[in-house]
Amino acid sequence: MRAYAKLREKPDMPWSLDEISQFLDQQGIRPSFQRLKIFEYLVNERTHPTADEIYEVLRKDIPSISRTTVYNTLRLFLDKKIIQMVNIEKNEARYDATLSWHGHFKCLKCGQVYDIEIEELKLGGLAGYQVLEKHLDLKGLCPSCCQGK
Amino acid sequence: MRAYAKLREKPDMPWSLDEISQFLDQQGIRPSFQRLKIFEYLVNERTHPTADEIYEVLRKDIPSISRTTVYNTLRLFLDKKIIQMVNIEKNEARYDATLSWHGHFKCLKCGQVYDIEIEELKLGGLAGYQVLEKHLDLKGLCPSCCQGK
DNA sequence: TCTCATATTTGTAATCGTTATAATATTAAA
DNA sequence: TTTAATATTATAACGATTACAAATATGAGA
Repeated sequence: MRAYAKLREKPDMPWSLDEISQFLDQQGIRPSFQRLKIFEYLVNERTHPTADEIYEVLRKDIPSISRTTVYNTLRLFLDKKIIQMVNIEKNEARYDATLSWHGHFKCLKCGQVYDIEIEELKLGGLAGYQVLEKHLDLKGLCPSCCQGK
Repeated sequence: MRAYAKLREKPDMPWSLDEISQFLDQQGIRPSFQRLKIFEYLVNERTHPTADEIYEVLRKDIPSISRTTVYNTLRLFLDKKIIQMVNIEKNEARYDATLSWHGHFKCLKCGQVYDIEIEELKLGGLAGYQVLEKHLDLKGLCPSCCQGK
């Protein structure tokens, strides 16, 4: 996984459309308007949205956009390995433009998905296995939802 | 999570139907034949089967069994917290009668799901969160499928 | 044992997220 | 400009799961 965000001058600033366009080009993805906007949403919001959430948000800007385009584009981004899929919840694929190794926490009350920092992970008995993907998914109550529980 | 297996005299021996019957009773689950056989399959095979795999296997013994019964029973077992759901693969819920903390590895070639020992896990920034569930899911190639790759 | 209430099982239809398909529109190349 | 390749769109199809309602089995009390 490439932590491409770190190559940027100001990693925490929102990506401009120009920057996204260049980036997609570099990755061999033709930067159509729909693709730009979908990547923009993922990389600048970082809320781990579902395909349908992306569709509903982008519909305001691009009334003609179709669900299929969103799904197609997300699959393209996955194939090109510039985003990852988050399967913390059954029957609800989410998408994440952060590729560096981190975990996810889903609040069972408010439904929000948070990034979790993994300081150390030691696994046993993996000799002979070739690990290509790692996912750490937590569920529970987030700080705001714990309040006065 | 109760590691009930460890309470047994010989933890590695297969569970008898009598023993399963007693166990379900203790958990407030009436031990019908279908429930006995579904739990028997989960606890003695430990292959992390899907609902459909359980259905297809049990159909040989119980030709009248329906998919709905398998789904209902698995949901009951989940509610009573005597099994856990494994969502390592999208659109493919698997079920596991081992409740002690461990990870899962799915081989992308043969499809088998293995248990992985977690020696240490240290997370950061979880202050204020109440963690109720943890899942560690890996994908890659298992030793047999790596051979002479 | 019989009866009744309750729990369980079953088959079918419905649901929901996602994918397949095919027509249309857009872009790039000749 | 013409043509070919690519991208987008709407619709239909798919597959895993759930909802529903009827049928069956079970257990407690008379």
